[in-house]
Amino acid sequence: MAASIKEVARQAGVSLGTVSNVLNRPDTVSPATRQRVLDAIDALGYVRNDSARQLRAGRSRTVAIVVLDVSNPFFTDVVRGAETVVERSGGMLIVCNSGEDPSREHRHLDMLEEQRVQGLLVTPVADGAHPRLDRFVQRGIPVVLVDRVTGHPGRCSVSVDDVRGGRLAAEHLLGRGHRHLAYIGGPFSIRQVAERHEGATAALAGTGAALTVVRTRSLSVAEGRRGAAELAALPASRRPTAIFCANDLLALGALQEVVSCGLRVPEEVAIIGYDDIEFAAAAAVPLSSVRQPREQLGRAAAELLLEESGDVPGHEHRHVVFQPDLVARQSTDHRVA
Amino acid sequence: MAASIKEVARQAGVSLGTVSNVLNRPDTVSPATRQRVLDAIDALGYVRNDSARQLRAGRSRTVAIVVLDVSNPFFTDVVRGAETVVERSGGMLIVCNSGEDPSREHRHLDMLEEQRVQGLLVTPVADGAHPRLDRFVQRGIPVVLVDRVTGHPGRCSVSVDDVRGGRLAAEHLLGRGHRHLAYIGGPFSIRQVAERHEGATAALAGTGAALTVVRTRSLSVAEGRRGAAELAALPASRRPTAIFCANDLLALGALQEVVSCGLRVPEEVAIIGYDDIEFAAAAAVPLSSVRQPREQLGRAAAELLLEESGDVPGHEHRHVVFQPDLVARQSTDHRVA
DNA sequence: CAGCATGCGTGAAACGTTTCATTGAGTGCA
DNA sequence: TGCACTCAATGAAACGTTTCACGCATGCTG
Repeated sequence: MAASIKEVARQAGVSLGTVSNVLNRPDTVSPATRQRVLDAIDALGYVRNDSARQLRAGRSRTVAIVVLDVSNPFFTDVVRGAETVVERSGGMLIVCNSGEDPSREHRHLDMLEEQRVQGLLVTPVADGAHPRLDRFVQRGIPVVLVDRVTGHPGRCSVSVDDVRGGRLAAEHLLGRGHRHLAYIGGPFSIRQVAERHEGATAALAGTGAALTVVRTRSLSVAEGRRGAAELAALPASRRPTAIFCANDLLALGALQEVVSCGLRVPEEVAIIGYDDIEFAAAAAVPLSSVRQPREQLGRAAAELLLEESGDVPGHEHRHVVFQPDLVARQSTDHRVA
Repeated sequence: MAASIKEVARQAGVSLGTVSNVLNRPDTVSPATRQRVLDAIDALGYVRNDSARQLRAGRSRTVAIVVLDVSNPFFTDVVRGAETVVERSGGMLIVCNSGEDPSREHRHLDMLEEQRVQGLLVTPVADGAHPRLDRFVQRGIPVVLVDRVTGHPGRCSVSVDDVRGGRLAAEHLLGRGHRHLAYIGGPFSIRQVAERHEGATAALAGTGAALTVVRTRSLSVAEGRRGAAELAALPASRRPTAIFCANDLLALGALQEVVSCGLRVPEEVAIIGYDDIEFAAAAAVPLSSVRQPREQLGRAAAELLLEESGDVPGHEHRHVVFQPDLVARQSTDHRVA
């Protein structure tokens, strides 16, 4: 059914090696023979068998990316960025979804190792995966961490500076004259939640402004609503005038709750989120946010990977840290006295 | 660097075939030898080479899905559904993104054909891809169309009945007492846009109710805003009291515009979208919508594929059509007199 | 015209599996 | 004791490429 190089050779009346030459080094074959071979390929509908190719070559042209959640816009953008780079280099990107489940991550890594992928972009579910990743590196398969920085010397990483992002958000609010801020976020075991909070705290240091922290159980719209309800229930004198949410989902929930409590945004309460998801701009009151260069993150990760996997001799493992941007919209567009 | 079966055999002092038996038919090997082999595998850090395996077997255990847009929630959910099924069967799902670009789609198909994937789930960019897909089928690689129905007899397909969805939405509005509806959507060259409209028209037939159609250039929030602005500008007597949008992005835009024009939702204008994206429920006014069983779509597609690729003798190509559900929320929660 | 480079094409080896016919050793039975 | 069997393990062949050392003409140089 599937024609092989051998049948092409027979059909064209040449040797097997010649067909291979036509495929891989066409200029070493005389035009006449080349044409004969190409015709045979066409006639038989021959398609290269990549397994055989890889087996012979010892490595493949596919790069894998293992993400925590395929349906999270953060990762889909990272994937898109990585994709562009990998495809430009003639390779292919395999997307795997760990769904934050360590055992699924483990299974994926097993399969990818069996496939002898050219390289691996990964956001590990937990630090427990690192010994596993070391095996890839020992095998000569480069690994680039995405959105994770670790002291691991053996790999490159790309990430965004979340402390900086938290500071940006808080400074933006301070600049609008706010003296009492709130931070809605949680659980603090999530690095991003903790670091964004840390950045905000740093921005406040020495300004005399206050920060009320409302902890949430997750980063969802519903929890944002709940958190904001707590704040809205406070008497006006003790109520923060600005809310910084650990992500946009929380912020959208907070926005909805605040508005439905009859408070005006941004006049009575300013709100800023984080991530700049597509709907931030489309909210009832367009939402200010902190934008991460997501696609760029993916591109950078893939570039580091290709650089490392190409036999550039002096590859130094690098840790690329991107800086987030503040996107000011209507939800914080008000100066307090 | 990468240990092969041969070295494992040497280390364990057995033949090459025995190692293979330990891996594939452990019960045919005596416990003592088996243990010796497993120890050797551990000691050498041996990992199967999937290329060699596939080459020998003639086929792989990977299924590919080619989607129009990885960052579209519709497809991410479909992917998740397909993933569960494929992984449960011990396989792996490769996600490829055509980005609605026929040439990228073509390149992906080429690579997947070279990889001899076990099967293909695909939402073709254009009908032009069909001859290309036929080649897969001829090769014995089953193809299942996702969210596309065609008269093509050679493949299975899964899709959602968009005409039905359009009818559901319109009937819902009629049931609330509306007599003048609007449909915002476009371009009509997109099948879904046309079919949802068709369903709405069908629902209105014979009721005497009117339908104003506002065509948009795309299915974005901005276009939704623009479309709604057109309607809001009409004098109250000629203005529709309910808007059905071809998707939720349009609906969210419309909602925002309508509210900012000072009209109350749902009292003065009801709005319903389509797709039930995550943010529909989180909008300023929670948005009614039509939900498609997206994950189920992916699961069904993968199941059809596996069924066809397993050598079940009497496989009949099937076209599974799912029915959408109406999700009523606040944006349509008002009866007109 | 001898000698040699050049261009084109050949054929065999190797990549790492799986499979299968075969061998060899042990076991129970007549 | 000898025979038929079973159970383990073996070794070679095959999957489809790529690569590489090698022939064989042909034409050029001196």
